[in-house]
Amino acid sequence: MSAIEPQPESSELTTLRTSSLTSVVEKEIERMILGGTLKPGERLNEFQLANRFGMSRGPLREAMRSLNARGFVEVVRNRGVFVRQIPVEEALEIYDLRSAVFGLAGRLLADRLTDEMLVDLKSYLVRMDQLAEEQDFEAYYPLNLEFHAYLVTATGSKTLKREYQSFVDRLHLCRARTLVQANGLAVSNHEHREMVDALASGNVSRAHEAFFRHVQRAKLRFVSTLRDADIRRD
Amino acid sequence: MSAIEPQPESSELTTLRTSSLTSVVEKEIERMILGGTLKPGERLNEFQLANRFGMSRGPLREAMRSLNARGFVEVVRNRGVFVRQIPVEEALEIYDLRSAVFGLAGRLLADRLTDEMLVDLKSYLVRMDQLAEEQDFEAYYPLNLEFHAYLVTATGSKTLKREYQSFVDRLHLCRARTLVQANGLAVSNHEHREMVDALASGNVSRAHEAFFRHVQRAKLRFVSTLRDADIRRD
DNA sequence: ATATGGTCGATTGCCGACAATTCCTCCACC
DNA sequence: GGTGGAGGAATTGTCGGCAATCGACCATAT
Repeated sequence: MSAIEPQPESSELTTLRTSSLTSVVEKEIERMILGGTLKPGERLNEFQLANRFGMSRGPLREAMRSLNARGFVEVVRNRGVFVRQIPVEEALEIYDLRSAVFGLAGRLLADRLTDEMLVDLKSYLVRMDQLAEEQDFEAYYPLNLEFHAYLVTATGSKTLKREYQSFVDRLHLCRARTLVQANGLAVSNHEHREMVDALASGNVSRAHEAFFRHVQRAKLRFVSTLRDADIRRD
Repeated sequence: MSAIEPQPESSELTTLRTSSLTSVVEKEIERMILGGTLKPGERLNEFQLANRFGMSRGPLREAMRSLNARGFVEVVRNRGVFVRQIPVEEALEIYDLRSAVFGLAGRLLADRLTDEMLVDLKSYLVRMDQLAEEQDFEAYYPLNLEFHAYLVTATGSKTLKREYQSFVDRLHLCRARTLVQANGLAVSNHEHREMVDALASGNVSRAHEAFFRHVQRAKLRFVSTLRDADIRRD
Protein backbone atom coordinates (compact mmCIF):
# COMPACT_ATOMS: atom_id res chain seq x y z
CA MET A 1 0.00 0.00 0.00
CA SER A 2 1.41 3.34 -1.05
CA ALA A 3 1.96 6.10 1.49
CA ILE A 4 0.35 8.60 -0.83
CA GLU A 5 -2.99 6.84 -0.55
CA PRO A 6 -5.78 9.23 0.48
CA GLN A 7 -6.67 9.00 4.13
CA PRO A 8 -10.24 7.77 4.45
CA GLU A 9 -10.67 8.80 8.08
CA SER A 10 -9.96 12.53 7.84
CA SER A 11 -13.52 13.38 6.88
CA GLU A 12 -13.51 16.85 8.41
CA LEU A 13 -10.21 18.00 6.97
CA THR A 14 -10.92 16.44 3.62
CA THR A 15 -14.28 18.13 3.55
CA LEU A 16 -12.76 21.53 4.23
CA ARG A 17 -10.22 20.97 1.50
CA THR A 18 -12.85 19.98 -0.99
CA SER A 19 -15.80 22.21 -0.20
CA SER A 20 -15.63 25.67 1.26
CA LEU A 21 -16.82 26.69 4.67
CA THR A 22 -19.70 28.44 2.97
CA SER A 23 -21.08 25.32 1.32
CA VAL A 24 -20.71 23.29 4.51
CA VAL A 25 -22.69 25.74 6.60
CA GLU A 26 -25.21 26.12 3.78
CA LYS A 27 -25.94 22.42 3.84
CA GLU A 28 -26.13 22.45 7.61
CA ILE A 29 -28.66 25.28 7.69
CA GLU A 30 -30.64 23.64 4.91
CA ARG A 31 -30.74 20.51 7.05
CA MET A 32 -31.89 22.51 10.05
CA ILE A 33 -34.67 24.11 8.04
CA LEU A 34 -35.95 20.90 6.45
CA GLY A 35 -35.51 19.04 9.73
CA GLY A 36 -37.67 21.54 11.57
CA THR A 37 -34.98 22.92 13.88
CA LEU A 38 -35.50 26.27 12.20
CA LYS A 39 -39.17 26.99 11.65
CA PRO A 40 -40.80 28.97 8.81
CA GLY A 41 -40.89 32.69 9.58
CA GLU A 42 -38.07 32.41 12.11
CA ARG A 43 -35.34 35.00 11.90
CA LEU A 44 -31.74 33.95 11.42
CA ASN A 45 -29.30 36.10 13.36
CA GLU A 46 -25.98 36.31 11.51
CA PHE A 47 -23.88 36.98 14.58
CA GLN A 48 -25.44 34.17 16.63
CA LEU A 49 -25.16 31.61 13.82
CA ALA A 50 -21.58 32.61 13.04
CA ASN A 51 -20.65 32.14 16.68
CA ARG A 52 -22.45 28.82 16.93
CA PHE A 53 -20.54 27.48 13.93
CA GLY A 54 -17.30 29.09 15.10
CA MET A 55 -16.77 31.19 12.02
CA SER A 56 -17.05 34.79 10.86
CA ARG A 57 -20.06 36.40 9.27
CA GLY A 58 -18.57 36.53 5.78
CA PRO A 59 -18.99 32.92 4.65
CA LEU A 60 -22.26 32.74 6.56
CA ARG A 61 -23.71 35.62 4.58
CA GLU A 62 -22.62 33.91 1.36
CA ALA A 63 -24.45 30.78 2.45
CA MET A 64 -27.54 32.90 3.16
CA ARG A 65 -27.46 34.37 -0.32
CA SER A 66 -27.35 30.90 -1.79
CA LEU A 67 -30.21 29.68 0.40
CA ASN A 68 -32.15 32.76 -0.63
CA ALA A 69 -31.69 32.03 -4.32
CA ARG A 70 -32.80 28.45 -3.73
CA GLY A 71 -35.98 29.61 -2.01
CA PHE A 72 -35.23 28.43 1.52
CA VAL A 73 -34.93 31.84 3.14
CA GLU A 74 -36.02 35.38 2.44
CA VAL A 75 -33.68 38.35 2.73
CA VAL A 76 -34.98 41.76 3.75
CA ARG A 77 -32.46 44.55 3.49
CA ASN A 78 -31.28 45.93 6.81
CA ARG A 79 -33.70 43.62 8.60
CA GLY A 80 -32.18 40.19 8.21
CA VAL A 81 -32.98 36.80 6.74
CA PHE A 82 -36.01 34.73 7.64
CA VAL A 83 -36.87 31.12 7.00
CA ARG A 84 -39.18 31.20 4.01
CA GLN A 85 -42.83 30.75 4.87
CA ILE A 86 -44.82 29.52 1.92
CA PRO A 87 -48.47 30.61 1.80
CA VAL A 88 -51.13 28.11 0.81
CA GLU A 89 -51.72 29.68 -2.62
CA GLU A 90 -48.06 29.28 -3.50
CA ALA A 91 -48.04 25.72 -2.18
CA LEU A 92 -50.83 24.93 -4.61
CA GLU A 93 -48.79 26.44 -7.44
CA ILE A 94 -45.83 24.30 -6.43
CA TYR A 95 -48.01 21.18 -6.38
CA ASP A 96 -48.95 21.95 -9.97
CA LEU A 97 -45.33 22.43 -11.01
CA ARG A 98 -44.36 19.26 -9.22
CA SER A 99 -47.06 17.25 -10.93
CA ALA A 100 -46.02 18.58 -14.33
CA VAL A 101 -42.40 17.60 -13.70
CA PHE A 102 -43.43 14.27 -12.24
CA GLY A 103 -45.60 13.67 -15.27
CA LEU A 104 -42.54 14.22 -17.42
CA ALA A 105 -40.73 11.66 -15.29
CA GLY A 106 -43.45 9.13 -16.12
CA ARG A 107 -43.14 9.98 -19.79
CA LEU A 108 -39.36 9.52 -19.81
CA LEU A 109 -39.48 6.36 -17.73
CA ALA A 110 -42.02 4.63 -19.94
CA ASP A 111 -39.44 4.85 -22.71
CA ARG A 112 -36.45 3.51 -20.81
CA LEU A 113 -37.85 1.07 -18.28
CA THR A 114 -35.72 -2.05 -17.87
CA ASP A 115 -36.77 -5.40 -16.44
CA GLU A 116 -34.52 -4.80 -13.49
CA MET A 117 -36.16 -1.48 -12.73
CA LEU A 118 -39.59 -3.07 -12.93
CA VAL A 119 -38.54 -5.68 -10.38
CA ASP A 120 -37.30 -2.94 -8.05
CA LEU A 121 -40.49 -0.96 -8.41
CA LYS A 122 -42.72 -3.96 -7.74
CA SER A 123 -40.66 -4.69 -4.66
CA TYR A 124 -41.41 -1.17 -3.45
CA LEU A 125 -45.12 -1.74 -4.06
CA VAL A 126 -45.19 -4.96 -2.04
CA ARG A 127 -43.37 -3.45 0.89
CA MET A 128 -45.50 -0.32 0.89
CA ASP A 129 -48.70 -2.33 0.63
CA GLN A 130 -47.67 -4.25 3.69
CA LEU A 131 -46.89 -1.12 5.69
CA ALA A 132 -50.13 0.49 4.55
CA GLU A 133 -52.08 -2.51 5.75
CA GLU A 134 -50.34 -2.32 9.12
CA GLN A 135 -51.04 1.42 9.24
CA ASP A 136 -47.34 1.90 10.01
CA PHE A 137 -47.03 5.50 8.95
CA GLU A 138 -43.61 5.95 10.53
CA ALA A 139 -42.11 3.35 8.22
CA TYR A 140 -44.31 4.11 5.21
CA TYR A 141 -43.34 7.74 4.88
CA PRO A 142 -39.56 7.32 4.26
CA LEU A 143 -40.18 4.36 1.95
CA ASN A 144 -42.60 6.50 0.00
CA LEU A 145 -39.94 9.17 -0.35
CA GLU A 146 -37.44 6.55 -1.46
CA PHE A 147 -39.88 5.23 -4.04
CA HIS A 148 -40.33 8.66 -5.56
CA ALA A 149 -36.59 9.32 -5.45
CA TYR A 150 -36.00 6.04 -7.26
CA LEU A 151 -38.42 7.05 -9.99
CA VAL A 152 -37.02 10.50 -10.68
CA THR A 153 -33.47 9.15 -10.54
CA ALA A 154 -34.31 6.38 -12.97
CA THR A 155 -35.33 8.94 -15.59
CA GLY A 156 -31.62 9.55 -16.07
CA SER A 157 -32.20 13.29 -16.09
CA LYS A 158 -30.16 14.96 -13.38
CA THR A 159 -31.89 18.23 -14.11
CA LEU A 160 -35.31 16.71 -13.60
CA LYS A 161 -34.24 15.08 -10.37
CA ARG A 162 -32.86 18.36 -9.03
CA GLU A 163 -35.91 20.39 -9.95
CA TYR A 164 -38.32 17.80 -8.57
CA GLN A 165 -36.42 17.69 -5.28
CA SER A 166 -36.47 21.45 -5.16
CA PHE A 167 -40.27 21.43 -5.33
CA VAL A 168 -40.59 18.73 -2.68
CA ASP A 169 -38.27 20.65 -0.38
CA ARG A 170 -40.14 23.90 -0.85
CA LEU A 171 -43.45 22.27 0.05
CA HIS A 172 -41.94 21.50 3.44
CA LEU A 173 -41.82 25.24 4.08
CA CYS A 174 -45.61 25.49 4.11
CA ARG A 175 -46.81 25.50 7.69
CA ALA A 176 -50.28 24.32 6.75
CA ARG A 177 -48.80 21.18 5.29
CA THR A 178 -48.14 19.44 8.58
CA LEU A 179 -49.74 16.04 8.86
CA VAL A 180 -50.88 16.18 5.26
CA GLN A 181 -49.67 12.71 4.49
CA ALA A 182 -51.46 11.20 7.45
CA ASN A 183 -54.56 10.20 5.51
CA GLY A 184 -54.85 7.88 2.62
CA LEU A 185 -52.01 5.41 2.81
CA ALA A 186 -53.71 2.65 0.91
CA VAL A 187 -55.22 5.18 -1.50
CA SER A 188 -51.81 6.57 -2.31
CA ASN A 189 -50.38 3.12 -2.83
CA HIS A 190 -53.17 2.23 -5.20
CA GLU A 191 -52.03 5.16 -7.30
CA HIS A 192 -48.47 3.88 -7.11
CA ARG A 193 -49.60 0.59 -8.56
CA GLU A 194 -51.35 2.41 -11.38
CA MET A 195 -48.15 4.25 -12.11
CA VAL A 196 -46.03 1.11 -12.25
CA ASP A 197 -48.63 -0.65 -14.40
CA ALA A 198 -48.63 2.28 -16.78
CA LEU A 199 -44.84 2.15 -17.00
CA ALA A 200 -44.92 -1.60 -17.62
CA SER A 201 -47.38 -1.09 -20.47
CA GLY A 202 -44.87 1.14 -22.22
CA ASN A 203 -47.64 3.58 -23.06
CA VAL A 204 -46.05 7.01 -22.74
CA SER A 205 -49.13 9.16 -22.37
CA ARG A 206 -50.73 6.69 -19.98
CA ALA A 207 -47.60 6.87 -17.80
CA HIS A 208 -47.66 10.64 -18.02
CA GLU A 209 -51.28 10.69 -16.94
CA ALA A 210 -50.76 8.30 -14.02
CA PHE A 211 -47.77 10.23 -12.69
CA PHE A 212 -49.37 13.62 -13.18
CA ARG A 213 -52.59 12.63 -11.48
CA HIS A 214 -50.79 11.09 -8.55
CA VAL A 215 -49.39 14.47 -7.49
CA GLN A 216 -52.63 16.22 -8.39
CA ARG A 217 -54.45 13.92 -6.00
CA ALA A 218 -51.86 14.63 -3.34
CA LYS A 219 -52.66 18.28 -3.90
CA LEU A 220 -56.37 17.56 -3.46
CA ARG A 221 -55.66 15.65 -0.24
CA PHE A 222 -53.72 18.67 0.92
CA VAL A 223 -56.64 20.96 0.16
CA SER A 224 -59.12 18.73 1.93
CA THR A 225 -57.03 18.47 5.09
CA LEU A 226 -56.80 22.26 4.90
CA ARG A 227 -60.58 22.51 4.80
CA ASP A 228 -60.89 20.07 7.68
CA ALA A 229 -58.53 22.22 9.73
CA ASP A 230 -60.52 25.33 8.84
CA ILE A 231 -63.80 23.74 9.89
CA ARG A 232 -62.29 22.48 13.11
CA ARG A 233 -60.90 25.95 13.81
CA ASP A 234 -64.36 27.58 13.56
CA MET B 1 -36.01 74.34 -4.36
CA SER B 2 -35.12 72.82 -1.04
CA ALA B 3 -31.69 71.34 -0.55
CA ILE B 4 -33.15 68.34 1.27
CA GLU B 5 -35.38 67.43 -1.64
CA PRO B 6 -34.72 63.90 -2.88
CA GLN B 7 -32.82 63.96 -6.13
CA PRO B 8 -34.95 62.28 -8.78
CA GLU B 9 -31.98 61.68 -11.07
CA SER B 10 -29.95 59.64 -8.59
CA SER B 11 -31.39 56.35 -9.76
CA GLU B 12 -28.27 54.51 -8.74
CA LEU B 13 -28.19 55.80 -5.20
CA THR B 14 -31.92 55.39 -4.74
CA THR B 15 -31.59 51.83 -5.88
CA LEU B 16 -28.94 51.30 -3.27
CA ARG B 17 -31.33 52.42 -0.57
CA THR B 18 -33.94 49.93 -1.67
CA SER B 19 -31.95 46.90 -2.71
CA SER B 20 -28.55 45.99 -1.42
CA LEU B 21 -25.35 46.39 -3.35
CA THR B 22 -25.24 42.62 -3.66
CA SER B 23 -28.55 42.31 -5.49
CA VAL B 24 -27.72 45.22 -7.79
CA VAL B 25 -24.44 43.72 -8.90
CA GLU B 26 -26.06 40.30 -9.16
CA LYS B 27 -28.61 41.61 -11.62
CA GLU B 28 -25.91 43.44 -13.53
CA ILE B 29 -23.74 40.35 -13.89
CA GLU B 30 -26.80 38.30 -14.83
CA ARG B 31 -27.50 40.87 -17.53
CA MET B 32 -23.91 40.67 -18.73
CA ILE B 33 -24.11 36.88 -18.92
CA LEU B 34 -27.44 36.71 -20.73
CA GLY B 35 -26.45 39.63 -22.96
CA GLY B 36 -23.31 37.87 -24.08
CA THR B 37 -20.80 40.29 -22.56
CA LEU B 38 -19.60 37.43 -20.38
CA LYS B 39 -19.34 34.22 -22.35
CA PRO B 40 -19.88 30.65 -21.13
CA GLY B 41 -16.70 29.21 -19.65
CA GLU B 42 -15.22 32.63 -19.00
CA ARG B 43 -13.64 33.21 -15.62
CA LEU B 44 -14.89 35.98 -13.37
CA ASN B 45 -12.10 37.68 -11.45
CA GLU B 46 -13.39 38.93 -8.09
CA PHE B 47 -10.83 41.69 -7.74
CA GLN B 48 -11.32 43.02 -11.27
CA LEU B 49 -15.11 42.98 -11.06
CA ALA B 50 -15.11 44.61 -7.63
CA ASN B 51 -12.90 47.39 -8.96
CA ARG B 52 -14.98 47.86 -12.07
CA PHE B 53 -18.13 48.29 -9.97
CA GLY B 54 -16.28 50.37 -7.39
CA MET B 55 -17.00 48.12 -4.45
CA SER B 56 -15.25 45.61 -2.24
CA ARG B 57 -15.12 41.88 -2.78
CA GLY B 58 -17.58 41.01 0.00
CA PRO B 59 -20.91 41.87 -1.64
CA LEU B 60 -19.55 40.65 -4.96
CA ARG B 61 -18.84 37.21 -3.53
CA GLU B 62 -22.37 37.11 -2.12
CA ALA B 63 -23.75 37.89 -5.57
CA MET B 64 -21.61 35.09 -6.98
CA ARG B 65 -23.05 32.60 -4.51
CA SER B 66 -26.54 33.58 -5.54
CA LEU B 67 -25.74 33.31 -9.23
CA ASN B 68 -24.20 29.92 -8.53
CA ALA B 69 -27.35 28.67 -6.81
CA ARG B 70 -29.43 29.93 -9.74
CA GLY B 71 -27.26 28.03 -12.20
CA PHE B 72 -25.64 30.97 -13.96
CA VAL B 73 -22.09 30.39 -12.76
CA GLU B 74 -20.01 27.56 -11.40
CA VAL B 75 -17.79 27.94 -8.35
CA VAL B 76 -14.57 25.95 -8.01
CA ARG B 77 -12.88 26.24 -4.65
CA ASN B 78 -9.63 28.18 -4.68
CA ARG B 79 -9.89 28.58 -8.43
CA GLY B 80 -12.69 31.02 -8.94
CA VAL B 81 -16.10 31.28 -10.55
CA PHE B 82 -16.81 30.60 -14.20
CA VAL B 83 -19.79 31.40 -16.35
CA ARG B 84 -21.77 28.17 -16.51
CA GLN B 85 -21.37 26.28 -19.76
CA ILE B 86 -24.28 23.98 -20.38
CA PRO B 87 -23.49 20.83 -22.38
CA VAL B 88 -25.88 19.68 -25.07
CA GLU B 89 -27.20 16.73 -23.05
CA GLU B 90 -28.23 19.03 -20.24
CA ALA B 91 -29.79 21.48 -22.69
CA LEU B 92 -31.99 18.64 -23.93
CA GLU B 93 -33.02 17.87 -20.36
CA ILE B 94 -33.89 21.52 -19.83
CA TYR B 95 -35.96 21.54 -23.02
CA ASP B 96 -37.96 18.64 -21.58
CA LEU B 97 -38.50 20.40 -18.27
CA ARG B 98 -39.47 23.56 -20.07
CA SER B 99 -42.01 21.78 -22.22
CA ALA B 100 -43.53 20.09 -19.18
CA VAL B 101 -43.90 23.43 -17.40
CA PHE B 102 -45.16 25.10 -20.56
CA GLY B 103 -47.67 22.29 -20.97
CA LEU B 104 -48.91 23.06 -17.50
CA ALA B 105 -49.26 26.69 -18.54
CA GLY B 106 -51.53 25.60 -21.38
CA ARG B 107 -53.57 23.51 -18.97
CA LEU B 108 -54.03 26.36 -16.53
CA LEU B 109 -54.76 28.91 -19.24
CA ALA B 110 -57.46 26.83 -20.89
CA ASP B 111 -59.37 27.09 -17.63
CA ARG B 112 -59.06 30.83 -17.09
CA LEU B 113 -58.93 32.35 -20.56
CA THR B 114 -60.91 35.57 -20.86
CA ASP B 115 -62.21 37.22 -24.01
CA GLU B 116 -59.77 40.05 -23.50
CA MET B 117 -56.84 37.65 -23.30
CA LEU B 118 -57.98 35.93 -26.46
CA VAL B 119 -58.02 39.27 -28.27
CA ASP B 120 -54.48 40.01 -27.08
CA LEU B 121 -53.25 36.61 -28.16
CA LYS B 122 -54.78 36.88 -31.62
CA SER B 123 -53.18 40.28 -31.99
CA TYR B 124 -49.83 38.67 -31.28
CA LEU B 125 -50.52 36.02 -33.92
CA VAL B 126 -51.35 38.60 -36.57
CA ARG B 127 -48.26 40.67 -35.89
CA MET B 128 -46.01 37.65 -35.80
CA ASP B 129 -47.48 36.24 -38.99
CA GLN B 130 -46.69 39.50 -40.70
CA LEU B 131 -43.10 39.55 -39.47
CA ALA B 132 -42.67 35.92 -40.41
CA GLU B 133 -43.84 36.63 -43.91
CA GLU B 134 -41.39 39.52 -44.16
CA GLN B 135 -38.66 37.26 -42.78
CA ASP B 136 -37.90 40.02 -40.27
CA PHE B 137 -36.13 37.91 -37.71
CA GLU B 138 -34.82 40.90 -35.77
CA ALA B 139 -38.34 42.01 -34.95
CA TYR B 140 -39.87 38.53 -34.72
CA TYR B 141 -37.59 37.27 -31.97
CA PRO B 142 -38.45 39.80 -29.23
CA LEU B 143 -42.14 39.61 -30.09
CA ASN B 144 -41.94 35.84 -29.79
CA LEU B 145 -40.40 36.23 -26.34
CA GLU B 146 -43.12 38.69 -25.39
CA PHE B 147 -45.80 36.28 -26.58
CA HIS B 148 -44.45 33.49 -24.40
CA ALA B 149 -44.04 35.85 -21.47
CA TYR B 150 -47.67 36.92 -21.89
CA LEU B 151 -48.80 33.32 -21.79
CA VAL B 152 -46.92 32.25 -18.67
CA THR B 153 -47.89 35.47 -16.92
CA ALA B 154 -51.54 34.97 -17.80
CA THR B 155 -51.57 31.66 -15.96
CA GLY B 156 -51.61 33.71 -12.78
CA SER B 157 -48.97 31.47 -11.25
CA LYS B 158 -45.95 33.48 -10.21
CA THR B 159 -44.11 30.27 -9.41
CA LEU B 160 -44.70 28.89 -12.89
CA LYS B 161 -43.57 32.13 -14.49
CA ARG B 162 -40.36 32.17 -12.45
CA GLU B 163 -39.48 28.54 -13.13
CA TYR B 164 -40.24 28.85 -16.83
CA GLN B 165 -38.05 31.93 -17.11
CA SER B 166 -35.31 30.10 -15.25
CA PHE B 167 -35.31 27.36 -17.88
CA VAL B 168 -35.32 29.83 -20.75
CA ASP B 169 -32.41 31.72 -19.22
CA ARG B 170 -30.40 28.57 -18.65
CA LEU B 171 -30.79 27.52 -22.27
CA HIS B 172 -28.96 30.70 -23.20
CA LEU B 173 -25.86 29.27 -21.50
CA CYS B 174 -25.55 26.52 -24.07
CA ARG B 175 -22.93 27.52 -26.59
CA ALA B 176 -24.32 25.21 -29.23
CA ARG B 177 -27.61 27.05 -29.10
CA THR B 178 -26.51 30.06 -31.11
CA LEU B 179 -28.65 30.76 -34.14
CA VAL B 180 -31.10 28.05 -33.16
CA GLN B 181 -34.11 30.20 -33.73
CA ALA B 182 -32.99 31.17 -37.19
CA ASN B 183 -34.98 28.51 -38.99
CA GLY B 184 -38.67 27.96 -39.05
CA LEU B 185 -40.38 31.26 -38.39
CA ALA B 186 -43.61 30.43 -40.13
CA VAL B 187 -43.49 26.89 -38.74
CA SER B 188 -43.21 28.18 -35.22
CA ASN B 189 -46.06 30.59 -35.73
CA HIS B 190 -48.26 27.83 -37.05
CA GLU B 191 -47.76 26.11 -33.73
CA HIS B 192 -48.63 29.33 -31.95
CA ARG B 193 -51.94 29.39 -33.76
CA GLU B 194 -52.62 25.82 -32.73
CA MET B 195 -51.94 26.79 -29.14
CA VAL B 196 -54.33 29.72 -29.20
CA ASP B 197 -56.99 27.66 -30.94
CA ALA B 198 -56.64 24.99 -28.30
CA LEU B 199 -57.02 27.60 -25.57
CA ALA B 200 -60.09 29.05 -27.26
CA SER B 201 -61.67 25.61 -27.41
CA GLY B 202 -61.45 25.37 -23.63
CA ASN B 203 -60.22 21.80 -23.97
CA VAL B 204 -57.66 21.41 -21.21
CA SER B 205 -55.78 18.38 -22.47
CA ARG B 206 -55.74 19.71 -26.01
CA ALA B 207 -54.18 22.92 -24.74
CA HIS B 208 -51.68 20.92 -22.73
CA GLU B 209 -50.74 18.93 -25.77
CA ALA B 210 -50.35 21.98 -28.01
CA PHE B 211 -48.16 23.81 -25.51
CA PHE B 212 -46.08 20.77 -24.67
CA ARG B 213 -45.45 19.86 -28.28
CA HIS B 214 -44.50 23.42 -29.18
CA VAL B 215 -41.44 23.28 -26.95
CA GLN B 216 -40.72 19.70 -27.91
CA ARG B 217 -40.58 20.79 -31.53
CA ALA B 218 -38.28 23.64 -30.58
CA LYS B 219 -36.09 20.99 -29.00
CA LEU B 220 -36.13 18.98 -32.22
CA ARG B 221 -35.23 22.08 -34.22
CA PHE B 222 -32.33 22.57 -31.82
CA VAL B 223 -31.17 19.00 -32.39
CA SER B 224 -31.39 19.32 -36.15
CA THR B 225 -29.41 22.56 -36.27
CA LEU B 226 -26.87 20.77 -34.08
CA ARG B 227 -26.63 17.96 -36.59
CA ASP B 228 -26.27 20.45 -39.42
CA ALA B 229 -23.40 22.11 -37.61
CA ASP B 230 -21.77 18.73 -37.01
CA ILE B 231 -22.01 17.82 -40.68
CA ARG B 232 -20.68 21.18 -41.69
CA ARG B 233 -17.78 20.76 -39.28
CA ASP B 234 -16.66 17.47 -40.81
C1' DA C 1 14.29 16.13 -24.49
C1' DT C 2 11.32 14.97 -20.85
C1' DA C 3 10.29 14.74 -16.21
C1' DT C 4 10.70 16.31 -11.51
C1' DG C 5 11.14 19.82 -8.03
C1' DG C 6 11.02 24.49 -6.34
C1' DT C 7 9.99 29.43 -6.31
C1' DC C 8 7.09 33.42 -7.21
C1' DG C 9 3.06 36.04 -8.49
C1' DA C 10 -1.81 36.13 -8.60
C1' DT C 11 -6.13 35.00 -6.65
C1' DT C 12 -9.25 33.18 -3.48
C1' DG C 13 -10.95 32.01 1.56
C1' DC C 14 -11.66 33.94 5.68
C1' DC C 15 -11.64 37.31 9.35
C1' DG C 16 -12.18 41.56 12.23
C1' DA C 17 -13.67 46.34 12.31
C1' DC C 18 -16.26 50.39 11.11
C1' DA C 19 -20.40 52.73 9.24
C1' DA C 20 -25.34 52.76 8.49
C1' DT C 21 -29.83 51.38 9.52
C1' DT C 22 -33.46 49.49 12.23
C1' DC C 23 -35.78 48.44 16.37
C1' DC C 24 -36.86 49.02 21.10
C1' DT C 25 -37.44 51.80 25.04
C1' DC C 26 -38.62 55.59 27.44
C1' DC C 27 -40.06 60.10 28.08
C1' DA C 28 -42.54 64.28 27.02
C1' DC C 29 -46.63 66.20 25.41
C1' DC C 30 -51.32 66.55 23.80
C1' DG D 1 -54.50 57.39 28.34
C1' DG D 2 -52.70 57.53 23.95
C1' DT D 3 -49.54 59.44 20.56
C1' DG D 4 -45.21 61.05 18.80
C1' DG D 5 -40.40 61.66 18.92
C1' DA D 6 -35.58 61.35 20.70
C1' DG D 7 -31.93 58.34 22.22
C1' DG D 8 -29.49 54.06 22.67
C1' DA D 9 -28.77 49.11 21.81
C1' DA D 10 -28.74 45.57 18.49
C1' DT D 11 -28.05 44.07 13.88
C1' DT D 12 -26.94 44.39 9.19
C1' DG D 13 -24.02 46.38 5.07
C1' DT D 14 -19.58 47.19 3.58
C1' DC D 15 -14.66 47.50 3.61
C1' DG D 16 -9.63 46.43 3.85
C1' DG D 17 -6.20 43.03 5.18
C1' DC D 18 -3.91 38.64 6.13
C1' DA D 19 -3.15 33.77 5.34
C1' DA D 20 -3.73 29.79 2.27
C1' DT D 21 -3.88 27.88 -2.12
C1' DC D 22 -3.23 27.44 -7.04
C1' DG D 23 -1.00 28.01 -11.61
C1' DA D 24 2.99 29.36 -14.25
C1' DC D 25 7.55 29.51 -14.98
C1' DC D 26 12.23 28.16 -14.49
C1' DA D 27 16.05 25.31 -13.02
C1' DT D 28 18.01 20.92 -12.64
C1' DA D 29 18.79 16.10 -13.13
C1' DT D 30 18.12 11.77 -15.53
